Amino acid sequence: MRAEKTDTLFKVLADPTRRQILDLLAANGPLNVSQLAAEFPDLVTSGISKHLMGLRATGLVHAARDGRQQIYSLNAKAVTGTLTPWLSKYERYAEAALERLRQAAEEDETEE
Amino acid sequence: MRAEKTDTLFKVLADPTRRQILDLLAANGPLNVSQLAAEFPDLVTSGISKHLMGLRATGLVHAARDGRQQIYSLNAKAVTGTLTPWLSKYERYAEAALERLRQAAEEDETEE
DNA sequence: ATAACATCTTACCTATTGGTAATATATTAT
DNA sequence: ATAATATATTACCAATAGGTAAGATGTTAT
Repeated sequence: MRAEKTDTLFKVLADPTRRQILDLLAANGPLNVSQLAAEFPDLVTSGISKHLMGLRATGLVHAARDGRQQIYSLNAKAVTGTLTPWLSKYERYAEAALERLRQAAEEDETEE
Repeated sequence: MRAEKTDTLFKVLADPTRRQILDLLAANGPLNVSQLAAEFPDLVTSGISKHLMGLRATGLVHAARDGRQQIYSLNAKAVTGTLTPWLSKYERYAEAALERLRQAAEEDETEE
């Protein structure tokens, strides 16, 4: 089912390092592993590599070899394609809650 | 920093049971613990309770006592307030990527 | 007062996860 | 051919998380 995708997406997004990697790619465009690793001074490079493998496996990033470097780029659609519809349920609910408040205020205005 | 909220939100959303609880509240409105637990046949009630405590601690749900029952309701704003801005970065990126494709197609059309 | 019910808390176990260190592989430079 | 560089893989470890079972707490019914 579609829930499968949501599951793996949320799981991969649960880790702050992985989210920061995505944020870096979103902000700067494609980066190689060393450039990314430079942003995590208290993490060893192989650790970053492992996270990148996770991101690749779920299709959130794409890697292209350039000489001896791997250039990672963001696949934003893989994030939004699943998250946006999921979130819309809550957007709707929040909007409805706001509307209920408006109604209540109105009824309060006209008293009774 | 603001990252603190994002961190805890993504962490709590990482678990599928917790997400399903939120989904149930979004779809049905407020529910008590037994009603929620009924939706998870292969989970023991105290397990659900634990998840609910987690959701409460992060403000995603609110509990109100009614007799011997606790009525849980969704606080959708706690989800959208953090997730929507976070996601917008990726929406923008996806949109920009699409635009790049359009440009490329256009340049291809006029050849060169 | 006691029993039944609804929920929460605690102690405990197992599986998973994020991290490192060491090793392997691929590519470029000497 | 050999060394240096960039990244990936593997083996290992400690911390965390999700699950159950048992007991505690609060509320209504008898």
